Parts: sequence; C-alpha cells; structure tokens
Amino acid sequence: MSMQKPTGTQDLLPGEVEKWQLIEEKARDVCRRFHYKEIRTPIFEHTELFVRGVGETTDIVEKEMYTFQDKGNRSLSLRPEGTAGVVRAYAENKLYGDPDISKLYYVGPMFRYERPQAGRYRQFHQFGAEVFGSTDPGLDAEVIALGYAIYKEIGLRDVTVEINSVGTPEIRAVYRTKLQEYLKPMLGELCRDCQSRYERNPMRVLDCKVDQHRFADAPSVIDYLDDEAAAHFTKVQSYLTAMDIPFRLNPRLVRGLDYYTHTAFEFKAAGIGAIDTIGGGGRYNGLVGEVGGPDQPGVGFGLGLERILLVLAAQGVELPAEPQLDVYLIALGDAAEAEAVRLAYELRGAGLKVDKDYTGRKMKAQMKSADRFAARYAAILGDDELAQGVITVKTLATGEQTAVPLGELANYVKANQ
RNA sequence: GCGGUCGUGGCGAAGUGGCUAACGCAUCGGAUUGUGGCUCCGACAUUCGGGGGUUCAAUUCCCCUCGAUCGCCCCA
Repeated sequence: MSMQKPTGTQDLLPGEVEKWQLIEEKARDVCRRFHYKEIRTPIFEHTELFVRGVGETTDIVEKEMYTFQDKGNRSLSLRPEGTAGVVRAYAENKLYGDPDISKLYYVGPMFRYERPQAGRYRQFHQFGAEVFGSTDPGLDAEVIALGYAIYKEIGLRDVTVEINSVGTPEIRAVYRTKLQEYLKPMLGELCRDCQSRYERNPMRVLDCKVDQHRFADAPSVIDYLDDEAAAHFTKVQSYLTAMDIPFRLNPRLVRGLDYYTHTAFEFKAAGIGAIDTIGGGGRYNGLVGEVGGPDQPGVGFGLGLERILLVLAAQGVELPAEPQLDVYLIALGDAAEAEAVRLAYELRGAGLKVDKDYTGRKMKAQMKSADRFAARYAAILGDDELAQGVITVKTLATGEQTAVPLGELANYVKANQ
C-alpha cells in the first residue's frame, strides 16, 4: 500500500456522501425555522484560543490537539471543537453590537488526536449552534429543542436528553470541595482512574463505570445551586416540559469542557458500540469574556455527524436513494459519437440528467451501463438514425422502442416523466 | 497513551510449511451483424499489507512495522 489516509480520517465516497448532504440539508432547514444563521470560521485558530476557551486542564487541550507552528512561528491548532472559534468570531466582529441576540449555526470538521474506535475519529464532523446575548432560560430550552428537532427531522428514533445544572464557577468550587470531602474516606478503595479524577475533576468520579454504585448518597451539585441558578434550571425544565421534549435529570452529568455554566446537556442514543452520546452542549456565560470579548452570555451545542450516521444505520433508517439518470446515450460510430457529445450537452442544458459512454465499447456493453445507471431511457444513435435525423429511444423498464426526431428528444423525455 | 482481534484479487471469503492460492459477487469477452435485466461458456491474484528472520522450502512459524477494527481513558 503506497499512500494511505492518515489514521482516524475517512474518505466519503459517492454513495455515502449523499447521506451527509441530506443530513446537513435537514439540519440547515430546521435551523432556518428556528431563525439561526450560518457562520463559517477558520478550521485552525491560535492555539491560545483553545487553551483559554476550552480549558487548560481538559483532555482536549492537554493531549488531543493538532498543534503546529506556522512559518511565522505562531502556534496554531486545528479546531478540536466548534464553540471557541464561533465565540472568537462573535467577539472579534463585534456581533454583540447588534440590537438583537445572535443565533448562529455551523457545520464542519473538527480534529482531535485520539485512538479511533466506533463513532470516534481524528477528523470528525459536527453540526453546532450557539446563541449569544441573553441569559434567558427560554434560550437554553430553545437550543435543546433545536438539537432535538434536528435529530427528529433526520429520522433518528429514541433520542434521549439528559440535563443537569453545573451552576456558576463559584458554586462549583464549593461543591467540588464538598465532594472531595465526601470521597476522601473511600479514596483508597476506588479504581485507579477515579483516584486521578479525584484531583483533576472530582465530579467525574460520580460517573465512573466501576465504582458508580458506591456513590448513591453523594452530594449533588443541584443541592448547592443558589436561588438564581436553581430558578434558572427550574425554568429550563418547565419549558422543555411545555414543549413536550422528553428529558431526564442527570445530576452526575459532567461535560469535558471547562466553559459550561448552569445548564449542561447531552443527547443520547444506542447503537454505536460503547458510545452513547451523539451530541452535547450547555450554557457558557463566562466564555466570551474569557477570550477577550465583552461579558456576554452564550449557550449552544454540538452534534456528531458520524454518530448520527452510525445510529441511523443501527436503527435501519433508509435515506432516500440517488435519483436515476433520465437518458443514457449510446453512440455507434464516429459521426454518431460527435453528435452524441453535442446532444448530451444540449439535454443537460434542458435540465435532464444525462450521461453517455466514453469507453468505446460495443452496444451490448453500453446497454448494460444504461441498465446499471437505472436510466429511464437508452437513446441509441447510429448511422441509420443519423441519416434520418432521428434517435432510437428505448424505455428500459418496458423494452419499448421508438424513433424520435433529434431536436425533439428533450421534449419527448420531459413529456414522459 | 494502554489492551484485544484482524490484514489473501475491485468487493466478500476459503486455505496449506512444499506441485498451477478454492469459491461467491462484480467486471470483461463470447453464445446474440446495432440492443440491457435471465441463462450458458470463457477470462480475471508470477501472489497472500510492508520489512526482516527460521527453513532445503513460508501466504502459512517467529520478530518488527504500517494499517484496520473493537475496547479503556476521554469525548462528537
């Protein structure tokens, strides 16, 4: 094997890429209805943006970034997630000057250096949305509803929403201390991962697959929320209920990015091996300020496109197949070939899906191609037809055949849709 | 970063320390002078991811390497 794609990347070939187009189309359509506008930001940014935005101690920044020096000795990184870049663009372009709040969406590749497995790649794709300029809990709910609506529009079944409130940084600091106090006595008995998580991110210990059963009486962040945070969280839930979006409270839900405040949520679905998260997000009221912008609140999510595709496949959801060819031109002889090249162009100009043979094979082989392409018509052009100014049109489904004047072919095909 | 499994033609998939590496699908050619889908006949891997080693002899055994895949950590 001479050249291979880098580990964790994929070639999306014809046949597969149509599914991506469809998913993106549907997601865009839902965003349009929710009045979100697309934003496109660079695929690489200054490394510092992610360090400050995503969090210095997160796994993403500590060990998963594709970081490189450019020729001007700047440290740049391929974006490992979408929010930081959008936040930067929002601040840099002073979108906060807009009298209305900014409702944005994006789609594109993200990069993380990790060992690939089912549903996880080094280059993967996210569809995300971010809203800036309001702390209204109605927006938290709208953003969750948007993600949920996208999954539904695409045809995913059994998507569940899990939500939690991680409060404010101050609340989290208090909670973190309480949690460590709670865990300390049993620290020696916990698994090795949990022992390291105890210092790094004690909230994650509660999520441990090995020791989870021990923490039934662990303190919950929700109990430490102040009145304002609690009220916010309550409202988010009541809005979701009003919209009839099924959600589950998960007081142990922790996200891997540092910037979340108040609402954190994940979309889950089965069917990707050991992984069940297909999207996640939350509110990030301090992030815009963190990357140098004004103190503007935000809330958003990211959906994993690969994971959507995987769950769709697991659920046996069939996406519409590629439409067939209208006409496949079969030319016999040099004169016919010349006319067929011209005719194909003419028919395409008339809006028809047309192709012809370019391998110079015999008629039988060309007919086989027409059949493989599921063409509605095979149009045969040889010396006889050329002499009479007609073309033999065969309806492949029925085998019927008729001579049509060359200039009438486009109309004939259109009239018999 | 760590661990399991795997790597044979365009695809799927047998196989054995030793003569010409099954089979299925696809493809191409023929039966059919200019007509597809069905049928029949024929063709299609000097080679078994790459490198090294053991051996008289390796696709088959060993080592390394690259890749795929699944899992851990973490996450989309």
